[in-house]
Amino acid sequence: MTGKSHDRADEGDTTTGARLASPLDRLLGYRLRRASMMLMSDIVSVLRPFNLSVGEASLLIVVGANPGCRQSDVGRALEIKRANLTPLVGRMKARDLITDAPIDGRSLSLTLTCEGLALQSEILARIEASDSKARDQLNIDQQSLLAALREIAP
Amino acid sequence: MTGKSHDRADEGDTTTGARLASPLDRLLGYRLRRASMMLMSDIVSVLRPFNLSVGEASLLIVVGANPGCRQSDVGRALEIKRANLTPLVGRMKARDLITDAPIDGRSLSLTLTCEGLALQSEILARIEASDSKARDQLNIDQQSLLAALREIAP
DNA sequence: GAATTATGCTATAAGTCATAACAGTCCATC
DNA sequence: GATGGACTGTTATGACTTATAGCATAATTC
Repeated sequence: MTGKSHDRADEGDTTTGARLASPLDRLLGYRLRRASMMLMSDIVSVLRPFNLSVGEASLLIVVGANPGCRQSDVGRALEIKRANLTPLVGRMKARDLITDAPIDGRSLSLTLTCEGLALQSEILARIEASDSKARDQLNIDQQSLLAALREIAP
Repeated sequence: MTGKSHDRADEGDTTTGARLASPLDRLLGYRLRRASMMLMSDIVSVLRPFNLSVGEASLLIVVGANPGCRQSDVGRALEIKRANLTPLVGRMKARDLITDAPIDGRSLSLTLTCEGLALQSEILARIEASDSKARDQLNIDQQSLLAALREIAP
């Protein structure tokens, strides 16, 4: 046999190969997607040591900013469907980061535990730091950029 | 039993519920992701009648702009891993939209068929139209916006 | 010519997201 | 105060995307 274990030189290096023409490069949607994926992968790295997914972190952050909020409202705010929110909340409860209490017979109110609040502050600070770093490297007015993006997706 | 079949009033309306505070709204990464998802869902709608996924359409567009290009270069250009590109190309070959030919013993060259070229022009035009529509509704200089996004993700 | 690298392929696993259906609860209206 | 409709949470499931590991072959480099 030739190589035995790792491929090791799989993708990852952008060194080799011809540069191809791509009509996609001129599209706002494509550039948004690439830029989004770039920042998002930074956030994934920030979150990995805490064993949190992006969805879980979003949940912690929104619940932390809205103690006692309804689970259904969190779902709407984050555009996460009820069916997918349930296991997300379940995992955070299992880690004692979130507690829930019934509001009425059907609605649940969510609140961070002490531990959850500490974690939320920690990751929010790191995420904001990572985000600022990306924003500061742009030579465009950050406020008008954010406003423009808000026009696309309110 | 009460309701029998459709939930019908599941998510989809943003009417009800309290508006929650979200620290995420100030993050560039989060706004980029939302804006990206918004435009991307338009593109998915454009592509649905043609029975094409976003990945498949990207493949057609890049191969159409680079007849005879190497499959490996396409993968790098679109940041699609080899292992995932294979079935993508396979489906396009099965629909007679793409043909391949060996360059050397390992590399493949990809080219659109007549039918593939016609389809590529069609969807590229529609995607560009949808993209322009989104861009024109922004009150920010489109060129500096694209340049800024390119700074984030070259 | 031997080791390394490149390319394509297969199989598989993980993660995200959407849909359907169900059960319990609230509410408005009659 | 009963009843039908709407809201909420839950479960189960399937589709789709992406990542990883390994294999086979061919090119490259020394």
